[in-house]
Amino acid sequence: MDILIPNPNTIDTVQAKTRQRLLDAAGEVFAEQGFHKATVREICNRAGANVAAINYHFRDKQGLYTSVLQYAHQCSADKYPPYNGSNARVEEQLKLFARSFLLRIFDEGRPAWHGKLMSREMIEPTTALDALVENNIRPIANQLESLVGEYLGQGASKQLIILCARSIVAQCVFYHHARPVISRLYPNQQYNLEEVELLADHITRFSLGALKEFKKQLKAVKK
Amino acid sequence: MDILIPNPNTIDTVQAKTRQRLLDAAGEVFAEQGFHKATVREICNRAGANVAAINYHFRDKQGLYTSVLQYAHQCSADKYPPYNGSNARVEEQLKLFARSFLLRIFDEGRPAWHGKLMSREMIEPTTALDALVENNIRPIANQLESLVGEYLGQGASKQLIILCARSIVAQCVFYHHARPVISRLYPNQQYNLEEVELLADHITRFSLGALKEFKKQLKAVKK
DNA sequence: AATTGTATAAAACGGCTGTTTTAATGTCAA
DNA sequence: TTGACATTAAAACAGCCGTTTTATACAATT
Repeated sequence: MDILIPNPNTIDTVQAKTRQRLLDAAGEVFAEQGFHKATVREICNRAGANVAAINYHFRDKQGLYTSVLQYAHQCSADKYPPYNGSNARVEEQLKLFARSFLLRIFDEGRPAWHGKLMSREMIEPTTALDALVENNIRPIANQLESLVGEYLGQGASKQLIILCARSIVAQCVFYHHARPVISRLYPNQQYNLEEVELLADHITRFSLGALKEFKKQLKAVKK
Repeated sequence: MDILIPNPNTIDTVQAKTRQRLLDAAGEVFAEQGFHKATVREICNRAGANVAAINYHFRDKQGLYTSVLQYAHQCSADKYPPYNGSNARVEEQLKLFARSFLLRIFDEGRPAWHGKLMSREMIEPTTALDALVENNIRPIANQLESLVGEYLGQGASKQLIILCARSIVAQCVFYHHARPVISRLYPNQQYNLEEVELLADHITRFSLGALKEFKKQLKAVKK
């Protein structure tokens, strides 16, 4: 057996990054295999860590998964902030919202875990989903709802606002969750940046058209 | 035991009974738990069969899953034949389309397996998906697109029609694929027949409002 | 220099999994 | 009845799983 004498310059970094390497490796494996099929041994193997590392750093496999889910969401949110146009007009903000959503979905890099992990949560929700919804998704939902509410004006009921917000989000996530079907129905469908721009534009126009009509009806009722 | 049907091949009948119970039980469990979390012991338990029954009738767990997928597809196709409201107005047909879609999604019975199993195919597509898209999904997509095209009129490009059709379908399937998140965001959300009616009504109004706006813009361009 | 706390390593532990083996049961044909 | 065959049942198997235990090495503190 070799007893490697570690370089004192790298000891701190190696130790400090074991947790991080586990998160990265687990993100890969969980996204590829799903929670139950993924094994702690494979995760530790890819991370170059001992089998006990997961239990030491994350209590258990479930704890690791929860952390990975939040980590992936954080990566995604960091790379694609919801939007930064709080001063812009509602129409502009809606388009920023859609584009940000689509960019997240079409990303091929590390945040791609986020999409796959979320899809798996939709099919087999774990306890990790509860925290994710409260900490990450609800703020975004509230943001969109207040945006829709602002556009529709005072006459709009809370229920109508919620339904419209859902209709908007639905168009965005559709391209993620139905991608295998879309690819088969329309083989020419591209997934590049230009396409994101085109889709964001359509979703915005479609949704604003719908909202405009609702607003008109609300005005008619008011009179 | 009564044998009402004078089938001379009683061996096959008895075999088919256990086989059938296994398919039903496995459909439940696979849909609830997913392939890996589901255990053959629980399936056999629900089916009132011995643990070895799966290996006897379906070779192994994977063979059972494949059979369940085909069986669930058959059930869904039987219960929800392709709708035909070709005589109604476009607005009415759109609402019929949305309601039909939502009813399938909110179905708690046997066809619910189909939806959940389909969701798994979205994450890890198998060869079964190709046939499913061509035989079942493409006809529905074409139907909706011709509906949208009819409403928008001659000026609408093929691309615009496709995008609008997707926006409509997206709103329907959203309630299927994002249900775990919706349930957590809005715990009061119901999933009964009245709710289906309400949602179908909203989706129709939202989409028609959007289409109306597109139509108006198309007219303006034409002038 | 001794102690404490943190991080990693190797090995083993129960437990559960899918599957197989072996035996028993029931059914039909000769 | 007898023999052959299909099906069910009980038990055991081998393997993998997540987790724990135990021991060691290192860093910082006293």
